Amino acid sequence: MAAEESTAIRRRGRPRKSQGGDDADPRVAIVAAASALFAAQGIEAVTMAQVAERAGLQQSSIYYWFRSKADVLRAILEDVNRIPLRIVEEARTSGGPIADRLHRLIREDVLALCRFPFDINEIHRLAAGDPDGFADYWEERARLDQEVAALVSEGVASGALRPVDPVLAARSLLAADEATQNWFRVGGDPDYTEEDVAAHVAVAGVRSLLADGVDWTPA
Amino acid sequence: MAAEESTAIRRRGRPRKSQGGDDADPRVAIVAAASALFAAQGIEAVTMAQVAERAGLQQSSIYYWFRSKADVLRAILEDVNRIPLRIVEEARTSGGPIADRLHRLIREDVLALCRFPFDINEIHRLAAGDPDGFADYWEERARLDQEVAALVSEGVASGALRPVDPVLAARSLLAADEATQNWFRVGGDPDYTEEDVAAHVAVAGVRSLLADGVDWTPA
DNA sequence: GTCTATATCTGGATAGAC
DNA sequence: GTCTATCCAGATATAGAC
Repeated sequence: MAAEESTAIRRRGRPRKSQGGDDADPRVAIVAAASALFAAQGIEAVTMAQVAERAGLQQSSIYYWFRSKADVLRAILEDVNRIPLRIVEEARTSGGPIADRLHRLIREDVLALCRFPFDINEIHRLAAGDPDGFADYWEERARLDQEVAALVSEGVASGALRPVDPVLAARSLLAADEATQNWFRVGGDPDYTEEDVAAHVAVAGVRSLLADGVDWTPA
Repeated sequence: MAAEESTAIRRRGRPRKSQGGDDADPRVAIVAAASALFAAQGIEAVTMAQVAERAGLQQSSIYYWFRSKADVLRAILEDVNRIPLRIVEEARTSGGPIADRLHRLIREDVLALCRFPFDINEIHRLAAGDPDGFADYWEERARLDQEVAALVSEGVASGALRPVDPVLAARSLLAADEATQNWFRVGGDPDYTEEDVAAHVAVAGVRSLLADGVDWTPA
């Protein structure tokens, strides 16, 4: 994107007025600043001026690195969007009883989402309003659904899980994970740690699908 | 709020340019218009001009009936916010096995939320940004949590439910309901009806909490 | 490369005529 | 009561100096 300095010490351009962010790659600083602010206030509520201030730049300087606010958001989503997918794929390909794999999947997904610096629901709304600009996002999300559904399907076929609709069950599980993230972020209830919540949701998720008469307790 | 016309036929004020909304109480028309638009586009994305147009008024005329956009939102929340609470209270006071009552509660809550004309998550964000203005909202929401927790608590005490933390379990259940609403609204997946979804979530919710060895199927 | 300055646009809210 | 006209604030994005 931006020009790269080979090895010279001298910086290009007018010196910064004040550096609040890391003096490193401004692109990185901008993304970091935007992440934190988006997380704290919601994406739409954050102005480019705020992002700039936190990144140690003037407002307009951001436009040297990114062409728009949506462009900044896309850069962030690129980094973090693949985490749940990676978790699911791990659960899909690993061995062992379905219930254990499902349990691990939900637990890790909730934990990952809780650490995720955004309100996923807000992202969904923004992405829904600009389907073309977020085509990658939607594609990955669809794959996430499919992977989980496949896992549930496997469990139903093996008799470990009761005969639910795999697609419906998968979406419900993922929705529950996202919902957990949301109220955990908003409420910030200090009585429960992320681990408490993740553990509860994971056990509840598995047991909600377990076949009758199957005995299971978390490994 | 606004002056009431006793029985006279004559209307006050300058005639409307064009009436798109019901000719009834403009307050009602405004609320209805705002509800529909908020639901379709998200609250923050809707402008007062849009609301006015749909209500058959000019943009500024809204300010005769409401003092601000947030005021319109509050008027809407007043009407709909009590529905889940009513459902929960019914489940609390009615008789029968806990599992059945819980099942009915979740099912009806999901159905109510799916018909709810808003993204609850967006409301939470807005309300979080203006805690004073939405004090009533938060209070009712807290009561909702407490009621469900009390129901779970009763089930745990009676041995029908496994020994979960009632508060954590209650929040998880409600979060799942809200999450369901969200993806149902956004995704609009035509493969499943509201009833399909509500039925699945309700059964899953109950089974996720059922004590070991307890046999239960939906009534 | 980053700055200052500013164009442009949008949306909430007000003033006063009718 | 509703209108027209307008103010005002805040935000994105651009132009051009340094």
